[in-house]
Amino acid sequence: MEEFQALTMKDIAAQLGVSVATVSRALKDSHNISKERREMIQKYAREHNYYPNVIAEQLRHSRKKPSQIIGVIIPEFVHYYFSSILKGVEEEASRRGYRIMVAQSGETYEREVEICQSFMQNKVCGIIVSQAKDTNQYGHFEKLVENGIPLVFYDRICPALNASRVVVDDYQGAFNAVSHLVETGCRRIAFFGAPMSLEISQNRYNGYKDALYKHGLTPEEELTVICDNYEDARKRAPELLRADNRPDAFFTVNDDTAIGVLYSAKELGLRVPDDVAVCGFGNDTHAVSCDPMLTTVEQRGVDVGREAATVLIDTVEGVLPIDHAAKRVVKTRLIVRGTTREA
Amino acid sequence: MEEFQALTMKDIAAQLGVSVATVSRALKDSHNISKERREMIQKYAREHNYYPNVIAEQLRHSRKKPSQIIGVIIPEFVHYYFSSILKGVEEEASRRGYRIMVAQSGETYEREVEICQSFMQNKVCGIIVSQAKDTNQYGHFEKLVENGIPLVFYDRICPALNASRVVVDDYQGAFNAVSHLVETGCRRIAFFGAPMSLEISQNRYNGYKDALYKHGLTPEEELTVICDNYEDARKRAPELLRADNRPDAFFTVNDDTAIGVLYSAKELGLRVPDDVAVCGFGNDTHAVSCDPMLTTVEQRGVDVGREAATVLIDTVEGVLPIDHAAKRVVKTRLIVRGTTREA
DNA sequence: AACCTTAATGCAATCGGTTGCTCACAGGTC
DNA sequence: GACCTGTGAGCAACCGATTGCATTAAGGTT
Repeated sequence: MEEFQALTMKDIAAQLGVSVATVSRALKDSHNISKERREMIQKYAREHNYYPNVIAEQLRHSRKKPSQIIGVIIPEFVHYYFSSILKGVEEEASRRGYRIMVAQSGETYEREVEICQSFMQNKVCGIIVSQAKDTNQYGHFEKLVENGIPLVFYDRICPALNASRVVVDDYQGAFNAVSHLVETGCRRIAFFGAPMSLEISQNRYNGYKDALYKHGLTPEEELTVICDNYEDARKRAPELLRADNRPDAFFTVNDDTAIGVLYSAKELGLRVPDDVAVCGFGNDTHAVSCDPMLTTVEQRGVDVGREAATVLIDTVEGVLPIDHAAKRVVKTRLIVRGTTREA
Repeated sequence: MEEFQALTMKDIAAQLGVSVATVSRALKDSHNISKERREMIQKYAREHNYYPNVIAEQLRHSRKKPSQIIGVIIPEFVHYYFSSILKGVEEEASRRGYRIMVAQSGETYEREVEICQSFMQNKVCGIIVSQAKDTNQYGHFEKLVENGIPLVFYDRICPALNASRVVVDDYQGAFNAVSHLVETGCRRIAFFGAPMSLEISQNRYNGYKDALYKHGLTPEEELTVICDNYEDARKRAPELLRADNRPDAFFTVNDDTAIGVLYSAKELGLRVPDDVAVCGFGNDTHAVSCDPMLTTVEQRGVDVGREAATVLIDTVEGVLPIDHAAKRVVKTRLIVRGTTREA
């Protein structure tokens, strides 16, 4: 390997017989430098395609201004919602001249701590994170804040910390979805949710209940089930559907679960949506590949990501004060397809 | 904002009344430093949680050794295959102490060039890339190579460049899939593929043809169609299926297309797989959410990503010579589900 | 001709960490 | 007591770019 070395200001200075300082100023178009020299240096740089060493710039500025690299922690890349968020973050970051460094926590606390540490060492200007499921200590996050690294939570926020957060409108999304079910004739609506320890579960459950109340219905305990994935849905849904007073609709915490319910119903010979309606949450790509296509709440991951990046960059650049914990809510939208009835 | 400044070696040196050089050596456990001092310095560093400034380290070493940051260019994050690849890259990179910087080209040449430039400025140690669909000039890639930055292509490789590449075994995957169709009784098998300009299309088409020949069948021109997405499949499949001598099976370039075929067939009242069998390529999450679930070729994105990271890091670390263009092939696997017949 | 501006440039320190070289001193040898 | 050896530590240069300050020379003023 022929040791290649990038062109530096020193090289240009030596070639043109000027000082490094002059080169630096000329490239910054400083008026201290005479027009001829400026142009000559710029021309040389252009022709030999000089580009500045970001690392050196960053070191030089390390005491006064942050880097332009955002750290992003994602529980799991292969997941429609999370990859949408990443897309949104990347687009907004790129647009504003930032780069992103990403890592997967794989839902474990240890990895999350390591990643925070590593991001800090790599001098990211801030971190966008959805915490791992099993995280219940927050020292690693607090350390970041102490070190002046702004944090923005998305999806799974850290309630113990007064940090910025971007979430979707879970309450309203659930409320609208359940209202739609009631308004299209459903009366016994089951709720398949995630554990109530998560804030999003609480919010969606409240939206569900309030929608029922508003339409003069009452939530029934046996219709509220902790069930948040496909496999569990294939077990729990049939139990409910075989009962004499089976539910006539299901509202589920995500699309996978909804699809589990859908296929369970079909297997039992029930017609969807006439006998049983189903509504999911997320609007994953799955939602259009099942038969019939799924009615669901669009979660707008891209917007969540974009908003998270906006909040973070605004904080880094001082547009938002660092101690101001911004709370942004991204609106959801009900997408009606084939698993719910006509109005 | 109270200006926070991370603890540096200089601070430690000042506190303990030794020189910075001594601190540096003590933290590296150099035997030039007496045991007592070494331990005292290490203890202080630990207790005040000192961590080294990667930026400074990198600058210092810039002439002799590369950074530990890998640049990854992905056409589009929200895509099952690509996010799987990203997962694989991240896992392997993390395991070997590297971080990744990612960017989306959004399938445009201009973005791709900008990203390469930006990654170069950010001193990534190498780049893993699947080129954008409309890229047909390679100056930006060549410049990277000239600058000593190793390149590894995945999925859409750049045939004009003699760079390392990791691909899946498209030929064998197609061959196995089509063989399965024939062996379960299909005789007129349609091929829905991407434009033949892409290497993967060629390879899969060859696998398709050879599987037919091997079983004494001949490919028919009217059964070979350029069709590589859901919408097009909803248009082209019905045309074929309404004909008198309709195909009794479809092999498609990806799962979306397969699902388009599947639902077209169901809409026409045909039974899948008895009247028409369908086999996709990819094993996306969609493949298990359609009804019936899709028989498809597993593309193992995670393995592709992991392999790409391995090749890149081995090149960076000198395990592989920089001018050795590694060509790795990741095996595919046929996953038989409900859209093909029993043997 | 002495003095003052002003423009154009360079010097040198800095960011944080690394490392070759030098230096001081302790201990051992003859 | 003179000389050698080895250990432990510090000095200073370096990585590439930036920037406050000093320096130089040219031109203008009286």
